[in-house]
Amino acid sequence: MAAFPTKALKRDDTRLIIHFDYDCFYAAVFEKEDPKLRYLPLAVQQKQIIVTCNYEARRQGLHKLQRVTEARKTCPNAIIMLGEDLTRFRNASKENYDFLKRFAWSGRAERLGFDEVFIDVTDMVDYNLEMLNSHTLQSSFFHLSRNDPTLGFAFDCSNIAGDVVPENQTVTDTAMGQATSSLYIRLLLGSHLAQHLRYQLEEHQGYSSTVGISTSKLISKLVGNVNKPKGQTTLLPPYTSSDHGESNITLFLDEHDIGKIPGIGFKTAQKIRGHVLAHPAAIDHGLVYGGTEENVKVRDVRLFPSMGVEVLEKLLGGSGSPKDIAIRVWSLINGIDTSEVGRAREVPQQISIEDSYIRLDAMAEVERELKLLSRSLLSRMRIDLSCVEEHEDMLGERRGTERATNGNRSSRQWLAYPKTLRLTTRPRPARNPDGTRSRTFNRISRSCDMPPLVLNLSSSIEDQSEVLVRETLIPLFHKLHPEKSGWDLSLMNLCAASISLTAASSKDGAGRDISKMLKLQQRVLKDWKVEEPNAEELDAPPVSIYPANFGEGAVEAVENKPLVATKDTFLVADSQDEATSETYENDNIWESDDEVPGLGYTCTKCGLAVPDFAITAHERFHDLPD
DNA sequence: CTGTTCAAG
DNA sequence: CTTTCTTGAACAG
Repeated sequence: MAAFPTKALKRDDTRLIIHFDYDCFYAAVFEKEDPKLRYLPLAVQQKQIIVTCNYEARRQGLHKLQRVTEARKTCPNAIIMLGEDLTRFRNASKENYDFLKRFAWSGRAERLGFDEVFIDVTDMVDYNLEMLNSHTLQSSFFHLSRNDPTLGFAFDCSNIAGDVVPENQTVTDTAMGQATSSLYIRLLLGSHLAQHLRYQLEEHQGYSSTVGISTSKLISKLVGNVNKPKGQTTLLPPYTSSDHGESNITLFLDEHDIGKIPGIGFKTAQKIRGHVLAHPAAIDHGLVYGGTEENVKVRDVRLFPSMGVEVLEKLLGGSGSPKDIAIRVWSLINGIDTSEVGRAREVPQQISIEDSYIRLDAMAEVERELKLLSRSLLSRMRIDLSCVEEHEDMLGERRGTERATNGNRSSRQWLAYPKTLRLTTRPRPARNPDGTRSRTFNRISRSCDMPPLVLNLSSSIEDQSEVLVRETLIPLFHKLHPEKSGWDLSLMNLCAASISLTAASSKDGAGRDISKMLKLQQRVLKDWKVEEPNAEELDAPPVSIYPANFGEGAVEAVENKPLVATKDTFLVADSQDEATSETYENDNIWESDDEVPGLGYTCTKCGLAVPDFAITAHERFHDLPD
């Protein structure tokens, strides 16, 4: 047959992926808004539960997904903020994501939920690997740009930044990994980049994070969890087993509960547990603590007799399950995750809002709630799917969708629009007279075409939602619940789906992104004025390889044209050769040649003094095409 | 295409 | 497998 596990289980460790997890994100958003909250026990509430809390609150006994009543009892002085409106979290998440994405050459930055980001930094690490000067590892320079060799930071390349797993691996073991492949040094470079990004995120955005560094999304994410707040962890090589011992991937993964592996959800984990335990199931503690934990670890599954793709196919395959579920799960168990870090998505594929209810059984209530939900949905559609269109050059332009009010020089325009409107409810299981409890907590939905009226940007959301509820949502609701009464809903969800791009989006969306990038880059570059380049200091601000006014000249040029900073940019500055040298002497950037090793080199092409760590980059700069 | 299920935080 | 509020992928029909 076709299933050959060996083929799917080939490791590929040529990538380098960093996983970010903002520390207790919802709480951090409130803390940033009001820094007084920083050192107080702070929790965020949605309905009846604490969805997250800061570390001070955790110290005092609070935890995630705790009942509010219980939390109040445990910690009466805790400050509890209402977090049902996700707007502030969504905005903060987007800002952080944009900030991090800006660093990624590959553009591969993927958001997972509001508080996690994967970045594929393979190209950045590979480039910096080439740039390394093996004679001056302690005073290395990490390049954050291919075009602008002044952009980057100093670091000590003789040690990994942050924590590692396994903690007590001997130097010889690590050195052997280094000797056999470039994996160790690439992880090392990744760890320093991760540390830099982590510090930048905290300094510029005000969010601390926890990161993991490895060669796949799977391992990066899992290894990050090892040192929780404000930490970073790198999984050390070897990543393959040998005569000397087991792969660190296997050693690390084997200790995890099978259900903790990202990609193996509750249902899949239960099926696997049932197989390994040989008895049907074991309902994990539905209540609080103290339940009998039936722990099935990855190792138990991996080493279970005859376990493999075929057994998993029998167990997990069949109707309704993904086609390649067995191979995927078996790969994950063996530490292999080939999934790529996704590229940024222009606009979301769907926008949905929902609310849950203690009791919702009357049509009048439903109508009122639908009105509220549709208002939020329409508002979010405008925020996320439309943008302000400046049109100084409107003369002679044809624009069918244009709704500019007279006298306005700018108006809103749709970048994308939803084709479908979906209403979802979750009926509370009907209580049967004979006491049998129906246990279906499932959602049901009906959908229809999105009425075009919602695209009219000049009519008010109020008016639109009123019409939408009356003409569309009420009929949709009756389609879901034909009975006039007898139902009781615990939830309603409204979703704008099948969102597709308009013609305006590709042109304008790109323009918006670029102008945003310019602003961010300018902001950051200002902070990166040439300062004391102390290479010993690990977290020193990025340092120019050029003397002061040369560097500033370069920065100015880059500010004007950051995305096309090539040789020309520097040739302008280069023409001030003499002034450059003078300033260099006078400003006394580097105290003496002794203190900074590597000032001895003067470029034969431009006569510039270049420190060791920058020689390769400087030569490459001369090699740049015109 | 519509509606459901699973997984993620 | 539930609390909350979302988003995305994939499947059946």
